[in-house]
Amino acid sequence: MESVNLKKLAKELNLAISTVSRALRDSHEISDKTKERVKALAKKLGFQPNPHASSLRKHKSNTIAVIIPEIENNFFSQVMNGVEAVAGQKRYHVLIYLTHEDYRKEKGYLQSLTNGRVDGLMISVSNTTSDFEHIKACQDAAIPMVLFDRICNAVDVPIITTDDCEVSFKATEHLIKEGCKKIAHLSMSSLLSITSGRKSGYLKAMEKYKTGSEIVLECSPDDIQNRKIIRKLFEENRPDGIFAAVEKFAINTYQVCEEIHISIPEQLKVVSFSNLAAAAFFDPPLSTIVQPAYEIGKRSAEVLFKIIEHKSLFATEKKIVLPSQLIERRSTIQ
Amino acid sequence: MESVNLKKLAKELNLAISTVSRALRDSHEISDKTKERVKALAKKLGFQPNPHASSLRKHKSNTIAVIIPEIENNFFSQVMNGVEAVAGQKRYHVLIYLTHEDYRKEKGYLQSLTNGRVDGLMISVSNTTSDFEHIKACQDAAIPMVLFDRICNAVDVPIITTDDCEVSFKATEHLIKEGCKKIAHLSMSSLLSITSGRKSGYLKAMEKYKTGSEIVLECSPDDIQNRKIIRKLFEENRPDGIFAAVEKFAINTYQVCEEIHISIPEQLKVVSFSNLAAAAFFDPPLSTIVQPAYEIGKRSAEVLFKIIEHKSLFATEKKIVLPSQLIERRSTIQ
DNA sequence: CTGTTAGCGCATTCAC
DNA sequence: GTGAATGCGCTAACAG
Repeated sequence: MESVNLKKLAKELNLAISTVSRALRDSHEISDKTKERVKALAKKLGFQPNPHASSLRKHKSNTIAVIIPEIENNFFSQVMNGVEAVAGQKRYHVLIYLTHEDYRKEKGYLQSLTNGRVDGLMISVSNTTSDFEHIKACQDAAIPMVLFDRICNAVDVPIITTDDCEVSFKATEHLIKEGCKKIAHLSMSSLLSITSGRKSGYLKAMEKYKTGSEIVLECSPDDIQNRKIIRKLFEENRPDGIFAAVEKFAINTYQVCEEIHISIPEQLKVVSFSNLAAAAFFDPPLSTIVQPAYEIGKRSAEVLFKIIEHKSLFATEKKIVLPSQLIERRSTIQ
Repeated sequence: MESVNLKKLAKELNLAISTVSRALRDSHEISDKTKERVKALAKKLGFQPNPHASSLRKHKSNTIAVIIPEIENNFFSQVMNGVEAVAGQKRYHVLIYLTHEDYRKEKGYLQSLTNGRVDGLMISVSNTTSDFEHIKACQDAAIPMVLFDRICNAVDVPIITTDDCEVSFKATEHLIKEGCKKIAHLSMSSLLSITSGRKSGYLKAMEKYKTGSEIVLECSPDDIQNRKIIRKLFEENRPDGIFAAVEKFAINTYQVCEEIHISIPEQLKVVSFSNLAAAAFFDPPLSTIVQPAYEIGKRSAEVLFKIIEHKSLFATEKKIVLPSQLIERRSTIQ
C-alpha cells in the first residue's frame, strides 16, 4: 500500500533519489526549480517519508517515552498534558507506558527502551520499586532520561519534583492553627521518595508546635484495608486532624467518617495531597495540596529535550523543585 | 553507544549474521547448540534488536496510536487504561496524541500516521471536527483504524460506542419519576455524534411522558460562559431538573446553584454523564451516567488488533454498543 | 547543482 | 544446518 517513496518520486521525475531527498529537506544545494517540481509531485502523491528508515539511518526516533504508574489519576494525566505540549511543539511523538505500580513491568519497559526506539524517556517510579538497577542500566546505556515526582536519589539523573516537605509542613501547620491537637498522617508506600518528604514535613511541624505525639499510618492501594486501618485509628486513638498523603486516603477517611458519623470539619479536619479540581465540590469541600502537575510534565520534557539535543544543563536544571499550593477549604476550617 | 547488534554477535561467535538472526528467532533450522551459544552471548551483551531496522524490514511497527481530545478527563484516561491492557499483552507500544479539541491538530496527526509509523490507530474525534476527509484519507491509505465514543458515521470503519440514547432516556425518565416537571438538557457541541444521541434520548423521554416543553441549551468548553447561560436559564425559565451531557456542565450547575442559593435536590435535581468516581462525594452526591470507559478502550483495541492481524471481523464487531450505567445518588432523589 | 555509492540493522531468499 | 547476498527506505559522504 505504502509504495510512494523516494525511489518512486525520483523515477517519475527523472532525478536521483538523493536529489529528491535533499529537495524535500530544503537543502540549499538544490535549485529552486527542482525543489518545486519535487515538492509538487510529493504533495500530489501524498508522499510521507518512512519514519523507520529515517530513524534507522539517523539514529534518531523523534520519539520519547513516558513511564508512569497509572493514568487514571489527575496528577499523571496533567503531567502527560504538559509533556505533550512540549513534545508536540518539537514535533516529537510520545509513547506511554503504565506500570500499574509493578516493579517488574517498570523494569521490563525500561529494558525494552534501550534499543533506540526512543530518543529519551521520563519516568516516575512505581511504589514497589526498591532497587534502581534498571534505571542505572538505562543510564549506562547513555539514554537521555529524566525522573519526576517519584524519583530516586541513587542515580545521577536530572530530577523534577515538588516541595513535598515544605508544603506538608504548611498543611500540618494549617491544621494546628485551625485547632487540631492530635493529627494523624496517612502515608504511602515507604519505598517512594515522596513518602519520606511528606512524612518529614508533617513530623517537622509536629515537632515545632509540640502538638501531641505523631501518628503515622502506612496505608495501601486497597480501599477496604485502608478503611479498616482508619476505623481502627478512630476507635482506639481518635485524632482531630488527618493529613493524607494522597487523595485516595482522604476519600477513605470521608467514607469512614460517614459510616461512623464523624462530622468534618467539626470533629475532624482533613487535608490531602490531590490534583482533583472537583475536591471543591466535596461534602465538605476538601482542603488540598495541589501539585503543579502540568508544569512538572512541561519542565521535565524541556530538560529531557535539552539532554537529547546535547545542550548542557545549568546546575539549576539538574534538580528542579516546583512549589505546590495549599488550598484551604471547609474540610479544615471551623 | 548502541553497537551490540547482529553483526557484532556474529563476529564474536564466528557465525553469519543470518544464522544469529535465525537463532534468536528460534528458527527450526538452527541446531540447538548454536541457538544456545547465540542466546547466551546475546544475553550477556544485552543485545536488543533495533526496532527501526526490524520495522523497516518487516513493514510492521508493533505500535498503535490513540488520538483523543484530552487526557485530563476520567473517561479518556480510563479508555487509555483499557487500550494499554490489550496492547501490553500483545507486546505493542502505544503512541498517544492529544488534539485538545482542535480539528487541525487531529487532521495533522492523522496525516502524519499514514507512513508506517503505526500498524493501526484508534480515534475519538474532536468537537470541532465537522468533516471527515482526514479519516477517509486514512481509510484510503488502508491503515487499520477504529473509532470510539465520538465517532462519525460517514465512513465505513468499525465503531465502539455506548448506548447514549437509551441511557439518556433512562436518566431523563428518572428525573421525571422523581417529580421533575421542567427538565433542561445541557448539551455539547452539535458536531459530536454523542451529542445527538444524548439529546434524542432526552427528547424521547420528554415526548413519552409529555413533561412540559423541552429545553436544550448548547453549552461550551468555557466555564464562565456556561455559568452565564445557566444563570440566565434559572432567571428566565427556571427548571426543576437538569440533565447534563458532560460532567463539566453539572459542575457549572452546582456552582451556579451555590451562587444563587438553589438547593439540590430540593429545588433542582441534577443528573450528568460522568466517569468521576468522586461524584459520590459531592455535595450532594451527584447522580451519574457512567460509561464503560475501560471496556471501550479494551474492546476498541481488541477490534483494532483483529484488523491488524487480518482476522475477519464478525458483523457484531463492526459496531459495538456497550451499555452505560445510571447511578442514582442524592442529587436526583428527594 | 545533481548523481553515485555506501551503509543504518535486520530478515529473508537462495545457495551449498 | 549455515553462509552469502539482497533490499526495506532513507541519508550522507563523496564525485563531478
